[in-house]
Amino acid sequence: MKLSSKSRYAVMALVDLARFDDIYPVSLRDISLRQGISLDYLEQIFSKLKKNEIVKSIRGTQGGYVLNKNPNDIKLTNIFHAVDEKVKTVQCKKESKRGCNGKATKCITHNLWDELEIHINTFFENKSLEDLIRNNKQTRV
Amino acid sequence: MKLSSKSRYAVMALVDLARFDDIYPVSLRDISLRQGISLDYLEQIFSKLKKNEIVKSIRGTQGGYVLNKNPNDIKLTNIFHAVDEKVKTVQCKKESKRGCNGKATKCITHNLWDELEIHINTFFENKSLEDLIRNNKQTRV
DNA sequence: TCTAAACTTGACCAATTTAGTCAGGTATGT
DNA sequence: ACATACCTGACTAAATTGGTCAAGTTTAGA
Repeated sequence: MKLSSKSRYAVMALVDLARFDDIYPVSLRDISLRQGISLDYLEQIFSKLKKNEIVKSIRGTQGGYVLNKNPNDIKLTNIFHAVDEKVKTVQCKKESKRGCNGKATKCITHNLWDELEIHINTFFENKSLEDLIRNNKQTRV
Repeated sequence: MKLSSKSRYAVMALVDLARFDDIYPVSLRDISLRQGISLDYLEQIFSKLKKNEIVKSIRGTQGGYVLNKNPNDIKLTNIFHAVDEKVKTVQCKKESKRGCNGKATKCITHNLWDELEIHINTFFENKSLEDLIRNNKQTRV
């Protein structure tokens, strides 16, 4: 199981952005340079973040992006949801009528995978952008 | 982030096997039928489980596979390790000399991803096959 | 008003990974 | 001997990933 780079980049970019958020809009170009992420790719990512109302855009010269919420209200869940990162441990959920594998009952380990999903999602739900900025400021010398 | 079907199948198969383990060797054919997993695929998976000494094989007629350890000593970690499932949240670990992204320092969210990996791996380390069998017996009516 | 900075959108693509299949074996209990 | 079951490696179609590329639109500032 691995995290997509899209999700990783989204979080990195938002942490970067959040550090300057109070001062002025941050351009993707700057984030691209500072974080070493392709500009074109960042554009795709921020388009999604905007649709999900995590950031606002300001067009034109001196424009850029700004957070649309308090960093404390932006959880990892929200970010991941925005860029379509999903925690998938089972294939068998959607076929609700039948059980898993086309059998009549739930597959033998179904509960386990549910538990695992909850375990991971809990982590995402409890972690906010605020936490990450604080952490980052702490580790800067 | 999703779990590979290989890992899921490995766990399903081992739980299935564990239920009959005391009585007689379980053939992959039976597991295949009961769990709806392709026989050829199961063979690949069990080859790895055997190399990692999680199961033993008994060849010939009436042969099959048997657990090689106490179910309590087989953790999810062991199973996943055997089938090459890895929890990867960062690309940046291997390049140890430089930091991430070819920068001099760790990427801004490095600690976060480490935390996440640990969070997930902890779950895997604490869950044994024994737990799953017990659970499964409980849910059988 | 002109221009450059910055956002916006959508098509496209190469490489990798996944989730297997297929085709041959070899060992052994009856 | 023969059927059952393990064993091994090559192969592959489809999906996903991790982007690039091209062609815009908007707006601040000179």
